[in-house]
This record gives sequence, C-alpha cells and structure tokens, in this order.
Amino acid sequence: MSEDATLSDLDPEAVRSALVEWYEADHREFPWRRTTDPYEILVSEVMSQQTQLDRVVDAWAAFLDRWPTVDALAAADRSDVVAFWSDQRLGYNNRARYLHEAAGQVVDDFDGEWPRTPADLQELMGVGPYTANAVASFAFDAGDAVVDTNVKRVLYRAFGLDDDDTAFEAVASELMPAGESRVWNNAIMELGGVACQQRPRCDEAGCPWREWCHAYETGDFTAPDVPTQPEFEGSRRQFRGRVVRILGEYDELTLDELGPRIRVDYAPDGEYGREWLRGLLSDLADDGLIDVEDRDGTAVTRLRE
DNA sequence: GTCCGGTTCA
DNA sequence: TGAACCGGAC
Repeated sequence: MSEDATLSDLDPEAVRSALVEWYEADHREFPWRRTTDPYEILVSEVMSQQTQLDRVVDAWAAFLDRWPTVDALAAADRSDVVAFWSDQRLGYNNRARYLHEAAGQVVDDFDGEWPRTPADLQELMGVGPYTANAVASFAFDAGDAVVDTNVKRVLYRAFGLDDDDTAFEAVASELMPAGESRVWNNAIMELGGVACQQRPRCDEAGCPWREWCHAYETGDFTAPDVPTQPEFEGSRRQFRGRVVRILGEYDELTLDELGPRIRVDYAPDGEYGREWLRGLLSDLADDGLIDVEDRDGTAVTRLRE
C-alpha cells in the first residue's frame, strides 16, 4: 500500500498534533530526555539499543560519571571502557569499543565539533541510520523521522502499511512535522513503548490515534515483530485464563473489544476471529464462569455474577 | 531453550 | 543478504 492511498483521507495536522499533545501531556521521564548534549545522547542511545530502559538509567549515569565528556572517553583506555561495559552487563561488548572509537573520531576527525546531520553522524563507528537520527533529533532537533521496530509496529498497525522498509521510511518522514524531530521522535517512540506494544494497550494508554487507527478499527493487531502464532502450547487453556482476567478488568466487552486483548493476531473474520472466540466463550459459559448476551446483533460478554 | 535488537563485516 | 554480537525476559 502506498503512503498516498494510506494517508490521503487523513488530516495530517490532526494526526500530528494529537500525538504531540498526548506526549506532552504525560510521558515517562528518563534522564537523557533532560539533556541535549550529543555525547550524553549518544551514550544513552547505544545503551538503549540492547538493554531495557530502566536498566540503562543506572548504567548511563555511571558511565557519564566515569567519562563525563567526549574528550574524557576518547582519552580513556579501550580496555577500561570494555571492562566497564561488561561489569554493567550491557551485552555486546563490541559496542563499548565502537563508542570509544566514535569518541576518538569526534575529537580527531571532527576537531571536537560534533556532526549535526544524520548523514555526518553515520560516519561515527557504531552509528547507523537509527542512532544517527536519534542523536540528530535529541541533541540538535535536526533529525529525520526515526524508524526503529517500535515505529514500524505503530505505522504498520495505524496505517495498514506493508512490512516494507521503504514504505515505513516514506510514511514516517511524511508524517513528521518539519523541523520538530526532537518532540516528534520522542512522541512516536513513546507511543510504541507504552501504548502500541506487541500487546496493544490502546485504551489503557489513551492512544491518541484510535480514531484513525486501522488496527483499532479492524481488531487486527498483527505487526512485523509480533509472532503470528503465539504460544502454541496449552493454547486453549491459556486463552480461557486470559478471557477471565480481562473481563475482570472491564464491566463488559463485545467480541471485537475482547478479541485483541486475548491475542494480538485476533482478526474478526480471520482464523482467530469471532468464530474462534465464540467457541472459547461458550465453553466458559458452560462452565458457569461468564455470560454471553446478544444485544442488537452484537455479542456482549461479562463475568457471571 | 527461544526470541529480541541496531550495527558491522564478509 | 545474513551471521554474529550479548544478556534478559518469558
């Protein structure tokens, strides 16, 4: 699907401002979101690629405590940097080496003057397209749209794109408000991080794109990085448990509201759709756990009193 | 035991 | 294009 066909019937300004306002109203606080120092940003990005964000917080602070500036890192012994990385259990020890080497490049090749554009930043060792855009955005507010797996998942679901990197790139940059890469890339990655996760939390997180979202409309929350056949083992029992747990959190739900919360590949008319869900629910009803009621042709279910 | 991730290198 | 890197979550 091309971006024109996908986005033509949307008001891009409304889509943009909805996301930015959602982000600005409330988001997770990470210490690296309070700095625009490119060195500090680069360290946080390299760490974040491989490690859960809450673990990065401590490692990032410790790293900057030990090597507070790019000059300090460039002057350090490589072995000390690698040893630190290993001690912090950051994985991929090569990245410590890359980071050290990148610091040397900034000092020597760029005379201590940080490259500011994604293209120039990519000359640094260990800095690929993702990291270059992240640093350009968060340090200099001069990046292009970031496309990582979170962003792909968001775009794939919201706009029904194909799983195709060219399409993701095109839509991502068309969507990004010009010159606002800092807030935009923070916002769209926050959306992927707290709302549009592998298991979607559209309502819980108050996703600002629900009114436009293709997946929210169809109930099909598949995504490139989401396994299409979750948990083959114990499937039925596992899904019965999920139904009861989810219904405990809600008063009542229609099939299409419940389905996506049970399994991310729920699609109303798909293999795991209304038919499949009805079968599951009738077993649970037979066991006296839930009630299923037809209301104006729509099945509604709730826990039995 | 399997999967995840951005980059380098062959 | 795909293997390799590494530790944690599940």
